Amino acid sequence: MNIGEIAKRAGVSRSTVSYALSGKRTVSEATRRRILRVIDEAGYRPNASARALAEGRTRTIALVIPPAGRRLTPIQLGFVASVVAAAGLHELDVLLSPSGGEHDRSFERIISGRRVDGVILMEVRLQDARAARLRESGLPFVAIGHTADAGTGCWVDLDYEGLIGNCVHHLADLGHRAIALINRPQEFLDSGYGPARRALDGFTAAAAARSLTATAICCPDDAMAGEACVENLLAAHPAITGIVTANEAALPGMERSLRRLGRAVPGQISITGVVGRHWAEEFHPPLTAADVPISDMADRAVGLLVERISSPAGPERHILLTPPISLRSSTAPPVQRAECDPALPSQGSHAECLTS
Amino acid sequence: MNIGEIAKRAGVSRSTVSYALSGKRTVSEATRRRILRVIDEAGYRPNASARALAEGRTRTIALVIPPAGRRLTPIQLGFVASVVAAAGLHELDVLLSPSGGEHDRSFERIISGRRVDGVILMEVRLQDARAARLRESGLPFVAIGHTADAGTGCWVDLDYEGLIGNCVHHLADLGHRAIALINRPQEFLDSGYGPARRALDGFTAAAAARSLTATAICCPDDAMAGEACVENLLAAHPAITGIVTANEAALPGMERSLRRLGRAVPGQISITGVVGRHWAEEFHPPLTAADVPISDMADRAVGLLVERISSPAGPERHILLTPPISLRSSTAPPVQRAECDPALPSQGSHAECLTS
DNA sequence: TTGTAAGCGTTATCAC
DNA sequence: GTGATAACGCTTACAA
Repeated sequence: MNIGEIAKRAGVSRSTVSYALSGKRTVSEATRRRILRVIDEAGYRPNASARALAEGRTRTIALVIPPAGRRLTPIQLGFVASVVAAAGLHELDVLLSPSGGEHDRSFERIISGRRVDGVILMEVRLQDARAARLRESGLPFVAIGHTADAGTGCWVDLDYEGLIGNCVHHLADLGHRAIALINRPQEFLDSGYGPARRALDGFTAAAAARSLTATAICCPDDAMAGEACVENLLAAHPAITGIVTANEAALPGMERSLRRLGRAVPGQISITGVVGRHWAEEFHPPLTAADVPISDMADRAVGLLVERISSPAGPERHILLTPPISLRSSTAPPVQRAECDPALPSQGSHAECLTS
Repeated sequence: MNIGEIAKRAGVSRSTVSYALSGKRTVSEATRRRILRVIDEAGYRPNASARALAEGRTRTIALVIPPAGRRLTPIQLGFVASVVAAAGLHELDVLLSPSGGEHDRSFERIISGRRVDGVILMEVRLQDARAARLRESGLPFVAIGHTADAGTGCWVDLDYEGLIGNCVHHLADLGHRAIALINRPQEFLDSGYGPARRALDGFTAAAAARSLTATAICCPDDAMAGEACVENLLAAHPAITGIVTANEAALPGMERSLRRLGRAVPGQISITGVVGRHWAEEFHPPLTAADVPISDMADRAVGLLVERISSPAGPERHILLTPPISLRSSTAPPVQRAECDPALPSQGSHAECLTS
């Protein structure tokens, strides 16, 4: 069933059918109705490929995600779902492209085959080959995260530097003097992953400004690693009373080790950081943290992209978000360590620690 | 840059360029080389829309996922990533369609606009409107999960009934007499979600076969709910020594409540079930469970779909997988409850429970 | 071994 | 207000 068949049945030309559907030319109410009835009866829908060829646009965008091998974090998953939802509001479909390395089949296929009108890039690195490739191709794109060259291109990002800095100040304000940062994995830092780098910078600068004793460590993106990290950290630096984390995937493990060590939160150890809201709420006790505004970021990214597609010559907009710290229950003023020695976790009940 | 321009520069006709690229007709080595060089210099790639229009196929498949509102579980996320990866191996791109309800814009747009060559349907219900719609459209599709009418359509699914049954038998073999099932949310059961239904059936049947005291409860898909469920369950049925779970998202909460209640795993409570491998490994202690073979299922689903696309008249294949239970450390023979009374969780150290 | 030309199903530009 | 008709860029008989 194609537009020609509809035209024949309705006794009009193909162009009239097309215009009756698009409204780009006035069609008499009578013929319009007739056409619509025929279309309805036949269950006709325009062929997307033909339309794309004729219009020169596909009504589709690509979402470039990290490759399947590297497990996606829940935050990333959230982005995928939110971007798809936001795109749907603009009648845009979403093509998924798992692309990490340089040699990428799917990415290249999508870009150079003109399969999409624009691209949303996730997990952008400070130096990003995909961003460079896209710039060269002239295809509109917006990044979630930004490259070292913040001035060019469209992007929406979180102000990790400021956010982590705020966390440090929050702990300092409560009276903590020795704090630690649990950052994303070491290889992220090494490979120039912006959030990891900026988290470290923000942590170091704020800690220096407040004259705090600061320890920054990297931690793989999973619970087991989080468990080990916290354990090692507290063994090596027993004076630490505050932790700020940029690693949400490590959170369940952190909770586990703290409990095993008999360190009450926030009684003996305060924890804060920047993580997805869901993780903050599932932490025990609920985590005082800067919540990553996932769907907000996705909406803005799609909005920026839609704007860019419709006017490619327009200004390149950047959106840097600094969500506030949501006060929940995981931070408090530090307490004297002597009250409950973590070196002896199994000595009788921990009641006095838990309630201190 | 289009095929005509390449033809002109190489001094041949457009068809020769096309054939040089597709190999569907022999082209002399000399002209072939010349064409390829020109293509390379110009950075030419065939336009996907034009090709789709001419060939009548889009080289794209759709992956229908639950809508954004309902948070995707990590297993579902795993499917998305794995399907995309598997599709890539077949040079297929993946269009994401978040579709749950009946009236779905994106789903309809993709199906009736012929945007894809085939569809993979996730989270199929026993009665599924999308499956019905697809059957009516004639578009090849394979479901992950199967409808009540198991005989028709292509699908790959887990044998939840058998799997949960195996878990029950495993506990019975160890000597457990009173067990419980932590199932997916109540509304899933009510709305005819196959895995929830079949899990319940398998549990009930196997428990009856072994003359066990069995309690089945539903639990929302999150940690906090898991915490409450286990707490209520053990309060209401103190005799329970074994739990089988079909709900991986509740696992972290279950772990938490068990620890708080002072019930050692597997010392006092054995836990098993069917969950994603990652969750089983992150549980504490590592969970003895039937691991959901996510990427295997995704590979098979894509394989089935590719086969169906190339020969739509072929047989409708079904794949029912029954992965084995991976023995880890969360099950053991039951122990006399009197040794460690859970009603008094804070009475001194729990050492004797933990090591029992 | 290669070229010509007829589609594929739309949209959009001209006429009337 | 409506109908021809030419793109859009590619694939693929059909000829040569």
